Amino acid sequence: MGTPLPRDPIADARLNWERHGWADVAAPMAAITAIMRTQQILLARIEGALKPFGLTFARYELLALLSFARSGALPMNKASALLQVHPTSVTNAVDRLQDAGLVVRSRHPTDGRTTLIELTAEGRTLAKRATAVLNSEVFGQSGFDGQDVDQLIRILGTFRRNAGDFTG
Amino acid sequence: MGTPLPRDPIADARLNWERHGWADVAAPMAAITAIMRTQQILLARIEGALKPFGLTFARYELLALLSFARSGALPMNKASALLQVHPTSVTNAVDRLQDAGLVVRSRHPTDGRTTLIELTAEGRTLAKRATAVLNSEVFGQSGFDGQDVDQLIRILGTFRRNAGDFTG
DNA sequence: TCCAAACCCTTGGATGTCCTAGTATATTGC
DNA sequence: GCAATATACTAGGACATCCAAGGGTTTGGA
Repeated sequence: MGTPLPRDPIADARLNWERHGWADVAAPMAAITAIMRTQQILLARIEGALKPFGLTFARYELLALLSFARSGALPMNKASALLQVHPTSVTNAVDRLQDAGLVVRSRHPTDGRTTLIELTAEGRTLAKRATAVLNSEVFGQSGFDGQDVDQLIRILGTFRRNAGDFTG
Repeated sequence: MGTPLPRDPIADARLNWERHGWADVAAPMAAITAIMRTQQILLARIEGALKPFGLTFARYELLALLSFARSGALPMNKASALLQVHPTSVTNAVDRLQDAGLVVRSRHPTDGRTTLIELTAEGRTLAKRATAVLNSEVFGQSGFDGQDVDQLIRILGTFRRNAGDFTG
């Protein structure tokens, strides 16, 4: 977004919280704000890596999910549940992926309410190439050291479980 | 978005990565995906807490920032830099806050290019009340224990510094 | 002095997310 | 068997974010 700031704005916010008598929640406020900002940075990196493929992160996630399904097809409601996004967001992503020729909609054989999303050959190829780039340009250069990665997975895994994402 | 899943979808994605020969980046992939999902959960909680005030998180952040400025006013480009969002996002937020009577635009005394955003009395009051609710309903019940909060602040602080957010 | 480069904000366009219906299809219960 | 309820997807609307481009203001070098 521009030049680095001379001071950490989140650390400053934390000081402001402490000065205003909210010291008891200043630390979690800072942690949560840092998560919001980190997500923003990571999303920008991911979108940048995917741009050459004409993909956004939302569309890539759907492609990747389909590429791991044995049949290369999933019901939309299943995709919505696994990606943990609103059904309308899946509809939106499928519309665009279908326009790009990367997936096709098909009817469910036994349930007339359900629509299946199926990867095309082109979609499968693109998913593979996009994943390779993400792995090398983003995940392979995350900037987190090994121990911190483990800490994040543990801390955020507990959080997500407590938030009701999954029971396992 | 509905019922909890029987398995952690991010742990499954990690297994898929390992099975496909990308074991070297499977852990950071999982950590980054977990950050994306955690941000989504936290944002939903925050938006829920702010809804009764007619505020979104973006608008709240701007109100809070102004409330900590001594004069209660800031140039738009300064707000953009401190909140680390695009200038157009600030324009958008100010438009809506101004319509709601919570801030006003005014001309900079010496630089004709610059627009100042100033908190109204109503805006200052609302910021205070909204902060109280966020503190008690979100930050005070984050679900992170004290040590994990410290870990997050440390890990994400390092990340943000390396990403060029600040130099301090 | 004066014009080009830099800076500031806004408008318009593309995306994505959620919410609130609304339509169609399944399932359940009486 | 049929009506009531549940489920699946989509359409339309509100917001937020970014990028690209445009018009006004300042600054700085020739």
